[in-house]
Order: sequence, then C-alpha cells, then structure tokens
Amino acid sequence: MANGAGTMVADWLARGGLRPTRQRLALAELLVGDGEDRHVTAESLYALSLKSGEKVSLATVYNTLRAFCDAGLMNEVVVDGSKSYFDTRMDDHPHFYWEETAELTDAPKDQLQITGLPEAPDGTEVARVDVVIRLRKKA
Amino acid sequence: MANGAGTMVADWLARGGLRPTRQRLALAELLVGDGEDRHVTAESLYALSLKSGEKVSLATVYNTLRAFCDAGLMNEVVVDGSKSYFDTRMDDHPHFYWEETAELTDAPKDQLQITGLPEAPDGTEVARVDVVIRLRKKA
DNA sequence: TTAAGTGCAAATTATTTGCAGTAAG
DNA sequence: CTTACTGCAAATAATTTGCACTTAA
Repeated sequence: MANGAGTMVADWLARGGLRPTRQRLALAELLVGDGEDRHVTAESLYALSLKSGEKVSLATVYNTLRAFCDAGLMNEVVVDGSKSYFDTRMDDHPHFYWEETAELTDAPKDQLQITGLPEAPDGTEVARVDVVIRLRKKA
Repeated sequence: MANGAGTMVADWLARGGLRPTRQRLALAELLVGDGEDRHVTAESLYALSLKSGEKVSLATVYNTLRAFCDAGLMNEVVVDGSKSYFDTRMDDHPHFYWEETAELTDAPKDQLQITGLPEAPDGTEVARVDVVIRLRKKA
C-alpha cells in the first residue's frame, strides 16, 4: 500500500544524501516512481519532464543526473560516443543497444556468464565490466 | 623482407578503396605501419602526426579516421562519453579501459568466453558485442 | 579533366559553468 | 540564517561541415 505519493522518491533521494527539491522529486518520480528500471538521456528526461507538466530547466536535468550518479543512485552507461545514457538499475548487467533507434535497454542477465576474464594488471582492479550487445535490423 | 617503405600501407588503403594521398599514407603509417594494433583518438593521432613531422590538419585527421572506419579498415570503440577511440584491430575482442589515464588497450582474448548471451530480439541481429573492462587504481 | 581529398574557419551538438536569485535545513 | 540548488545565458569540448583549393586517376 502506497503511503503519501512521493515518499518513495523522497527516500530514494535521502539515500543519496540529496535535498528533496521540487525539481529532483519530479525527476526522481519519472525515473524510479514506478519501480521500473529506466534508461534515459538528459534530453529524453527533459522531454519527459515537459510532458509531465513539471518545469525543470535542461541545465538542471544535466546537473541532477550527474548528482544522482555521484550519489550512487544511478549509473552512466556509455554506448554512443555522442550522448550519455543513464540507467536506474544499479547492478552490473548487460545492455542491448538498438542501433536504428539509438535506444538502450536491459538485456536479460539470467544466463549471461563471462568466464576467463583477464586478470586486472598489477596495481589495478576491475571497476566494472561493461557488456553492450549492439543490435541492428536483420538484413 | 620489406619492399619499398609505404607499400604495405598503400595496400592497406587500397583494401578500403581509398586514394593514397600524402596525408592518408602518413596517418596509415602511424596506425598500421609496424603491424602492431593501435588505439588512438583524433587528438592523439594528430599529436603523433605532428611529432612525425608530417603536416595533417586536425579536421583531416577526423575525416580520415571516419573514412578508415567507413571503409572497414578500423573500428570505433566507445568507452568514454566525451571522446571517440579508434582501434586498428578488426576482430571482436575485449578492451581494458584505464580510468586514471583514459587509455584504451587490448585485453588478452584467449580465455575470455561469454556464454548464455541473450537472443537478439525478433527482427534484429547482433552486430557486435562490446566488452570493456574498466580498470581503476587499486585502493 | 574531374571527382575525391584537404584545410581552414565557422557551425553544431552535447554538456558544463558562472552567477544572481530561491529554497531547504 | 546559511548553504545547497536552480535557471538562465555564456563558455567549453569534441566533432562536423561549407567552400575554395589541390591532387590522384
């Protein structure tokens, strides 16, 4: 049973130590309000916010996504040299990148297994292993 | 035994159907002249060309890298949202990305194995699977 | 000779930042 | 109150492009 709408996203912000401003609550609601994992770019989230009726400037969308990542609430995923994608799902998992539409989605993680991963060279450790499955329209 | 210097890179260009101009020969020499695999950004290749004494404008470096990729002679690798990296090695292989220095290198491919790769959704096929092992300085 | 390639400088695109005003603790 | 946050507009960074000139075929 949902208690006051917004409580969930307020808690989410609190986990990152971020002040629950009107703009952040609105963006967080769009991102994690329904519990679904979501992949956005700054522009796409900005567009969503406009559609939702909440006024948030594009600069603030950029700054907020950066803040959410720094706070450990989201991850930046690199798949396209020209845009940054942001993923609300925090565990290490593979992605599908749809080349035709430039969309990013989760790939089912279940069976995926990477074995024989090379050792991290001395003095270093593996921060993360990114797996991006690039899809194109079948010929 | 090496025949005339430049023959190799001239052939390399020919494989891509590209005219062997002075600039392209110079850049190709820097990229594949010694048979080693190489990872560059436009800026780093531009710097290399300056050091080598060959004059190539930065715009031409960009255009040329793009042309080499379009011709199927190199691949673009995405690891950092802000820069594009270009790899002379053409087979599908994993990369190390050194977060401290923003350098890209090949990771040994030998043992790496990805199993249980999700099926490509209907109407699509897998163009490529990018594996990037992000390294950071060990704490 | 003619289409492709080159080099500037100007244009674009994605993103960041300075700073004055606004709001949360 | 006091420090963080916001929004605009200007700044930046990487890359592309328009166009006159050069060069390979």
